[in-house]
Amino acid sequence: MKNREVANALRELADSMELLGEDRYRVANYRDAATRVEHHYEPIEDMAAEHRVEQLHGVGKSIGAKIVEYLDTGTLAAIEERRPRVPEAALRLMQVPGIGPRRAMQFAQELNVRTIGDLQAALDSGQIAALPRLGEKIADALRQELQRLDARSQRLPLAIALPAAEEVIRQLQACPAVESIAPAGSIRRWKETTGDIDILVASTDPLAVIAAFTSLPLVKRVLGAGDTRASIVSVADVQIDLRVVAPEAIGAALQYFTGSKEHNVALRALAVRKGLKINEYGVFPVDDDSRNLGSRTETEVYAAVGLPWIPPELREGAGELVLARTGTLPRLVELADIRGDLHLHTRLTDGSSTIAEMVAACAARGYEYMAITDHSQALGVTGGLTEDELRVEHEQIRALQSQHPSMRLLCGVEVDIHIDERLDCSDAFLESCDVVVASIHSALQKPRDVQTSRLIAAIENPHVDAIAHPTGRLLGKRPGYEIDLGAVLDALARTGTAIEVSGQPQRLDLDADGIRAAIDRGVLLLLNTDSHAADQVSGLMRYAVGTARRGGATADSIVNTRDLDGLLRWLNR
DNA sequence: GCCGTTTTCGGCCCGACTGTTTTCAGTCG
Repeated sequence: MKNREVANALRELADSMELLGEDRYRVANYRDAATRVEHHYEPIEDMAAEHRVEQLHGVGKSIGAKIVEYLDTGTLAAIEERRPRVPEAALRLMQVPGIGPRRAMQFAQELNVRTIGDLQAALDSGQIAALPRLGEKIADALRQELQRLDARSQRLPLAIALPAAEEVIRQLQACPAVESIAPAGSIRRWKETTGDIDILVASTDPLAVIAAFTSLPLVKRVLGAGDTRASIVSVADVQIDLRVVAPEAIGAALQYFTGSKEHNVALRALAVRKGLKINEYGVFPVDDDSRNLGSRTETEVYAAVGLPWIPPELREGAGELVLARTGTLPRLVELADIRGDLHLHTRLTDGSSTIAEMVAACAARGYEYMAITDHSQALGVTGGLTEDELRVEHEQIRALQSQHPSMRLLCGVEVDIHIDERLDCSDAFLESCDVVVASIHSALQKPRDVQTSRLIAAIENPHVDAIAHPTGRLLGKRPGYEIDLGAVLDALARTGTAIEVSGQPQRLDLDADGIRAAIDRGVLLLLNTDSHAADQVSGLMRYAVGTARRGGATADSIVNTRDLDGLLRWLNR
């Protein structure tokens, strides 16, 4: 799978072109194509072999040929021919916030800055501040950015960003000038990681809101503050951007600041074709800024260009406007549709709560069913259980059933898939389980065909109900083992086995792109929390639901939206 | 360089903020 490598090559070309001052639309196009390639679930080399890289939106003849060229030769002539004119250091300097293409070239060429260390030295010696149109304040800002470069380069997992945004919102609600307040940006789209936190406020007194925001206790540093927006760095080194708009424009602002950029570009292009202009204040005829055709709600904004409201999770510029226009937007699954959780651990393995505590947490949430699925014995580090120990656990679970007449307690296991494709439990034992989720926890570095065969072997075992965290990725830590997702999905579809969407904050696995591919092939999804403590049961499911919604999942495509009878029919298929 | 519900050319989001200037360039989202 060379998607990321190809994407990086396209990005390097885009950066080089930008440094050389080439056409900005071409530059944007290379970046867009890089993102599409990176996020596509199929190996780009397979698509290239079958001459269909141009199926990707944003990839045409020229970029398509460059992708093939890179795969064949390991480089791009377009990069090589620019290399003599593009200082290596300038490419690196552009990664520093506050340094764009102009300053990067200026520092590299005029000050001979080669490294981040050189940049630090040039700042300290006053060389930067002495350049035309620069000064002490810009030098200071760059100095501060250098200090937090490492912290910033890591994107924030959603499960950290969202609670942080919710905390800021809770605190700001105490400010009387705040009429309404909501998260916007990638958090509202439930993107798995986020660069910074966007919060939107409706108010008739923006200065009071900005003042309240910039003086919150969690503020470490104010990056900027104007009449309508302010940016701060929190004590946790997270950048938080706040924007304030008039209450009558909150719909337009919410639409604008939720993005994505790609969605908004496409929406604007559609508006222009209808003789309209969209900005954060509303929808206007191109020749008449005084006639606002929609701004109070997002629904008004979309209606003004002839579209139904589009859920934020779908706003990625990946064809959602076509679905909206043709009235074929999916009715996305909602948190309330989820009737149970089939992947839960207890302190008998690596969890921290008792069986009774986990059961009580599910009951408190109003679930119709739940399954305890502790680890099988192979997973030593988690205190995995032998079949005899699992049987004892199952007896303990069944003993609790009478206390919960409205919730069915199911007995299960998370069975490990060995490197030789064997499962860690006997078929006889697996048959005695109500629920079996299978997963890979070992030999993560084995090649793609090995991992794919392991998963397919597990899928073809008639007792396995679902594959848990199918790619094994940990956000910000490791990319996951490589699999041929298409082949795995085909096996799942053939056997009626489900694929998990894990709400574990570091996993969110399967991801949205994979979910889309799964739904296309008719594969059932199973949304679980993989909770290891009772207090995770209620809070983590929303991340699984948000991820599924980004993948376009409806309740129909998810097995644990079914009632108990429907679920049992599937388990006994 | 790519795209298309006005398609084979013309358009591609555009406003806020900052610093350094006195009218604007650079960066960002």
